[in-house]
Amino acid sequence: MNTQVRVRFAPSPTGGLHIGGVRTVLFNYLFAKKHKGAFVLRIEDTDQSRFVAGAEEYIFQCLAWCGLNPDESVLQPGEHAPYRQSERKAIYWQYAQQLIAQGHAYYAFDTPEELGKMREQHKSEQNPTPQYNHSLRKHMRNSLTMSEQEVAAALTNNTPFVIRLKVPQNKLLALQDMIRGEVTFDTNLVDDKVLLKADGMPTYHLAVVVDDYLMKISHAFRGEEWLPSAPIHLLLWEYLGWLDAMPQWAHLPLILKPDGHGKLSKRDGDRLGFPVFAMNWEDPKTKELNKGFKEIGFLPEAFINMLALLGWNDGSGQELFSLDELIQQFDICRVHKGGAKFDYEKAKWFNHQYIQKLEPSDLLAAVSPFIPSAFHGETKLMERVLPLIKDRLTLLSDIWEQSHFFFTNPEKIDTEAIQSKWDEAKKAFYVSLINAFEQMITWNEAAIEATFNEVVAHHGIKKGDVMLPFRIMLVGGKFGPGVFAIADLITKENCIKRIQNALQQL
RNA sequence: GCCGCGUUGGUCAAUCGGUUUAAGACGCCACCCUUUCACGGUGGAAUGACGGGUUCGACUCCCGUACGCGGUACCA
Repeated sequence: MNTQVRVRFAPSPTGGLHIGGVRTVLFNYLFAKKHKGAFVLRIEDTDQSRFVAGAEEYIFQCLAWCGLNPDESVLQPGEHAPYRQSERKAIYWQYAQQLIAQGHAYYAFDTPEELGKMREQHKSEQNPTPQYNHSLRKHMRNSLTMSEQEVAAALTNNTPFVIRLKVPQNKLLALQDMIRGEVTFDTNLVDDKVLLKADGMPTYHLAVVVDDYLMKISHAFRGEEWLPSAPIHLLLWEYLGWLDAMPQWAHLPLILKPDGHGKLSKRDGDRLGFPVFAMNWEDPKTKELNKGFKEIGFLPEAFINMLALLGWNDGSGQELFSLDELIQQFDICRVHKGGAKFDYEKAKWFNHQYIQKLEPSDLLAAVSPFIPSAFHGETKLMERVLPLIKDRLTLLSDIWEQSHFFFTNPEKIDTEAIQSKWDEAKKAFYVSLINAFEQMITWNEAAIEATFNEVVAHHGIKKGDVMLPFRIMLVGGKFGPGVFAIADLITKENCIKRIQNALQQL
């Protein structure tokens, strides 16, 4: 029995890190931390044909951004190194041999073409995808149907082969799932899965069992899509003689697309306009760029909080949790069975909440990557601007849209909105306003409004009629915080300049 | 096709057989606040797939049906 809690996340480095993956990491991480255990990151790179340059480094970067760093990994090897499966090739071979010796696995020499032919031949309406199973294996080229000599000869001739699991007949297998309870499978319905591929690499099935055992994994969490292959793993744990050490399983529900059904894919993100990867991912081959939550303006804490609540809650109604609170409250048994549709609106709400909670200095730091570099020197001004526009930020990247007019004169002003009610009286008002502003010694919000009021009174004009044009002159349109606060921050000179500018255009 | 897993409002969801006329949040709508737009506040519409059981009592347990999803690769 494993006494120490050890969990693992085992991504295959083939592309961007999907939010479903991040949530699996998160649940692993929370469980490990809650039980003072270890969180292991194992790289599942057994399919060389799918190798993607940079994908492994990218995964580490994503985890670091999320604040979910592993305790053991290729970067921080523990006593169970190596942590890359491609480097553990010899280990799998050894266990595959053991299985063969025990009669629980066999060599199969069928070529891909022969396999295709078999499937074609046995295909029917009742059985559209024939499986290499207990009955069909009798008709294939494998060490069960060949003589010992034939097998030996094939092996010495370097005939390509795979090693398959010999799945027993008429057995009922039961899996105790921490989320779903007991799940049972009939072995007659499971096929003789390939354990070791022709290139000598293990498939997921062999690798996951061997590594979970060797790395002393106590609890194994993975996506629901793995549930159908659980009987293979159960069989392997039994045949390898490790049943006592088998981890406790939990199959996590899927994250579904917001519209329709089915699991969320990066296509949905493109289609509906939101990211599905934690960080930007550019495919080195296709050069296709997929947006990440980080780059689109999410705070990692908000991102994590949002994911934690997708399929889990503590029953109290609380929605905002710090990482420490999540560790404290997390309970894998309270994870839902059913999949959850991803809701980008709710995700943004979380981000808005977290932005509001940020300390001014942290907000400034968080927002700076989204400010044009030409304005990076203006931190003093930005410090004064931030409190004014903070509550209008949903994404960190909203910053410039909400604040550019504090730093630079509006390029275009919405003259149309003014034009319809424009007349000589108003024009005269603004000319006086400029004069009055020029006389001002102390320039601050209250003083500006007082002066504004005086000129309004003098002209016998309605304040409401000149407020909106004033705003548009200063910021370019019908948006932004209080006009007098804006006038204050942009300085007297700029304020006057902008009014003059607008007057010329009207 | 077969196997597995699911199914409370548009979405996330509470309820673990009875203090529920089924919480709360997002979104939506209305109003208030705001001489802009947001934020905020108040209120509102909106939910147990269907059919059978079991039980004094079912959203909650069981069975069936429907629907959805996942799997069915020398991919993970």
